[in-house]
Amino acid sequence: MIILDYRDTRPLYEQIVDKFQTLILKGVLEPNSRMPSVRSLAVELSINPNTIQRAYSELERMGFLYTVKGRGNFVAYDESLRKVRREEILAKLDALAQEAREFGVSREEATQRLAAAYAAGEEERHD
Amino acid sequence: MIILDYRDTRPLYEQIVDKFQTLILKGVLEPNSRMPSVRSLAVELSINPNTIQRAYSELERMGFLYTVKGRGNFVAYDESLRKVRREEILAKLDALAQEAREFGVSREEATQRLAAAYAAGEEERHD
DNA sequence: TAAGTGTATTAAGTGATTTAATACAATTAT
DNA sequence: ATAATTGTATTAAATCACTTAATACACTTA
Repeated sequence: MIILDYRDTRPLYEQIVDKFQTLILKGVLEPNSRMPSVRSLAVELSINPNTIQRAYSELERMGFLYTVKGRGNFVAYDESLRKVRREEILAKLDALAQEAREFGVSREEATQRLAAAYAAGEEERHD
Repeated sequence: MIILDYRDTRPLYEQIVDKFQTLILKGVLEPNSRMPSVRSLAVELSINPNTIQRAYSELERMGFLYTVKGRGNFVAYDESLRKVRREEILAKLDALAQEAREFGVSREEATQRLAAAYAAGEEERHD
């Protein structure tokens, strides 16, 4: 479910946080479903349980999880989290547009590229 | 000319690399102009000369600088570097468009946002 | 000749990350 | 009840990248 990249300079716990964020926001992990236990995921990834614990604490702090002692960690999906991510993406788009403009990418080219990416995305799910 | 952010989690040498990359690509530092000496910049930023040396080595490896022993480091501006950056920006735009789409941002909204960012950028330089 | 340049080396310090070994409380399964 | 599994907390050590420090050497310029 999760694969760690040891060439990545980012810490392991941060990689884990990111992966689960995406899985939760995309709905791959359903709301209120149980997360892998700290120990089992540690075994699966061949890393220390403390590192998993740290990742889970972060996720809980951010509102992606809730914990029941003795039972486990559970997905705390909230539509507001998706909105937050959405806003982050739009903010990134603003910044990127600025940069593109500074480096000589015309609005027309940027728009065309955007449309192409969207078209490619829609192609993906034609099953 | 350069300001370090000690709250930033990224290493100092990396921050320095990024700042000079931008200054060079934007033409603030002219081609073949002399870079601050390793020692003088170290004093100016109150950090160790070795850290500056590391940043400069990176910049040289990437083709932003060239070195003349005993004389100094000089800006090696090459239009191809700007093209490389341009391609990186477009690649980022592709990825971001994909993500935006996955998170329910319509193509219309993304396009509109892009246009607004461009318009804002053009406002900036009305002097 | 002296001062300023880049470069190289060796050593030490620093701090975040990760591992390790336990222990304890709560819940679930047997 | 008892054992197993869960999250959580603590303390200690190991590891690693980053940074500093102190020199030294070769080359260029004033």
